[in-house]
Amino acid sequence: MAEPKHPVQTVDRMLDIVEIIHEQDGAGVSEIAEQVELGKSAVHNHLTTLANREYVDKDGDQYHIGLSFLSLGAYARNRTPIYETGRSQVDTLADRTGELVNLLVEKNGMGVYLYQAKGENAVELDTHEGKRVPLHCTAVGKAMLAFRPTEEVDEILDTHGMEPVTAHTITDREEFHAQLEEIRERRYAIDNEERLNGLRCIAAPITDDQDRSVAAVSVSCPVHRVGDARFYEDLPDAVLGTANVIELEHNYS
Amino acid sequence: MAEPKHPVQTVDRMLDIVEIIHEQDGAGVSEIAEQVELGKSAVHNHLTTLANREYVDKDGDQYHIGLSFLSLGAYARNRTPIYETGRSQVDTLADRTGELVNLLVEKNGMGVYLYQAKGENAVELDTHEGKRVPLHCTAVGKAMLAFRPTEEVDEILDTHGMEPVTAHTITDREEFHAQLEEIRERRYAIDNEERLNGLRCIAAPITDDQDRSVAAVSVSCPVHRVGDARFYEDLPDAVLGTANVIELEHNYS
DNA sequence: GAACCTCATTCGCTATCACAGAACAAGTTA
DNA sequence: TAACTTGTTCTGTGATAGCGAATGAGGTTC
Repeated sequence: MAEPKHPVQTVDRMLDIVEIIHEQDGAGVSEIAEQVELGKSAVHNHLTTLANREYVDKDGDQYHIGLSFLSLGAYARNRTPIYETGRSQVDTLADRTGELVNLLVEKNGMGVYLYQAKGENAVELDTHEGKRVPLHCTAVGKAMLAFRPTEEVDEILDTHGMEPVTAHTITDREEFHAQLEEIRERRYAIDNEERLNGLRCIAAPITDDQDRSVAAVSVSCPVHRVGDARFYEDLPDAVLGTANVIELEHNYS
Repeated sequence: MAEPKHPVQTVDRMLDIVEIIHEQDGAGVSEIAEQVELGKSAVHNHLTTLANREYVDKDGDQYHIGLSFLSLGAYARNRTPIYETGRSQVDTLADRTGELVNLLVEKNGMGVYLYQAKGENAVELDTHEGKRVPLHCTAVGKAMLAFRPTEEVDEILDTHGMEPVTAHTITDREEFHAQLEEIRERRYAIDNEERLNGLRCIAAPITDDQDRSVAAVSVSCPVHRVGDARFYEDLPDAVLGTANVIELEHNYS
C-alpha cells in the first residue's frame, strides 16, 4: 500500500490509541496520552467516543479493547476463502498431535495468523489469531514464500528486511533462497528456533491449482519435548497430510 | 454508556464507514459517501488511511474489512473470562447434537455472540460471532435475564424496549416476567420462533457463585426437523449438561 | 482526618485539519 | 465519439480536534 496522499490524522491517532491499549493489555488516559503525544483531554475524548460504541470498554480507570471489534474481525476472517475449509482440518491435526497448530495467510508481505487450534499439550506462545509476523523467520512464512515466484520473494524481503529475531534466524539472502529450494523439493519447511528460542515448527504450504501458495499450516512444539525422530518424520507426515486435504477441498469444491 | 460530552466526530464517521462496509459486504467510495453524507473525497481519504494500516482491503473498486480487525477482535474475546472454558464445551455439544450451538454474553443490555460452533446439520443463520442481539427475543437472552435481579431486567427493557421481530415475540412486560419465573424454575429457556421464523432454540444460563448469570449457551435448530420429543426432552438435557460443566470449570478453577 | 497525591474529566479558545467542490483520470456502455 | 460511470487529486476555508488550566474523584500517607 502506497502512503496515502491525504491521510486523516484523527483516524491514525485513533488507531494508535486502540493499538496501544491492545499492546499494553489495557491502559489509562494519562498512560496513553504520553505515548501518542497528545493531550490527556484529547485522548479522553477519543476514548469516550469509542466507548460509546463499545469499541473500547471502560473498567475503572483502565480502558480495554471492546467486543465490537469481534464482529468485524470474525467477518474479515470468514471472508478469507481458506478459513472455512482450513479450520476443521487444523482442529483435527491439533487433536491428533496434541500440539499447537497454526493457519497463516499472507497480507502485504507479512504473515497473518488466521486461525489456531490448541492440542492437549500445546505450548503457550505470543502468537494469537490476527497476529502479524515477518515471513522470513517462521516455518509457515518460509513454506509460503517457497511457492511464490522469486521476484515476489525478493520484493517482500526488500520491503520488510531480514531482521534477526533469535541467534538462529537466517539473515543471508543466498542462504535463504537455497533453503526455499530445499523446501520446494521436500514440500515442507522447518523452523529450528529461528523465531523463538526453544521452539521448533514444521510447516507445509497450501497451494492453488497453479502451485502458488495461498496459505500455510504449521505445528509448533517445544524443543525439549519433541525428539528428532518425531520432529523429522511423524510431524512432517501429519502436516503434509493436513495441508493436502485442505488443498483438495479448497481447489475442487 | 452516557453520551460523550465531547465526541470526536471524525472517529464516529470513520466507524460509520467501517460499519457500512461490513453491513454491505464490501462497498465503493461513492456508495459509502451517499450513506454517511460526506463528500467522496473525504470518504476516499478515510479509506486510504485505513487501507494503509490494513484495517480495510482494497479489491478493485470495492473496499472490504481488513484482517487487522481480527487481531483486536480475537484479543477482546480471549479477554472475556468465559470464552476459554466455554469454547471446548460448546464444540462438544455441537458435535453431539449436530446443531448450531451459541455462547452469548451481555454487554450494556444487549447480547453478544461470543462463540459459535456448527454441528454437522447446523442451520445457516444471520448470527455470526460478535453479532449483537436484543435480549428479550432470544432463548439465550431470556436465560441470561432470568438470573439477574428484577430491577436490572426492567432497566434493560426500559433502555432497549421490547421490539417485536416475529409474530411470536413477547411484547408484554408482565408476560415476560412470568416467563422468566418459569425459566428460573426449570433452569432453561425456550425460544419458539420469537426471533426468527422457523427457528427454535433451547438455552441455559451459566451463573457465578452467587447465581447471577454471566453467559448463556443455546442450541438452535429448524422447526421442521426437530420434533417435540427431542426439542422438549433431549435438547434441554444436553444444553443443561453443557452449561453445568462450563459453570463448574469457570467457578472452581 | 487533613494534606497530598494521582488519576480522570470538564471547558473555552484557537490553530489546525477534515472536508466540499470542482477538475481529472480511467473505464464502460451506447 | 460522446455521455456515462467510477475512483482519485488538489486547494481554500470553516468547523473542530486538541491544548492547557481548572475541577473533581479516589487513594495513600502521616
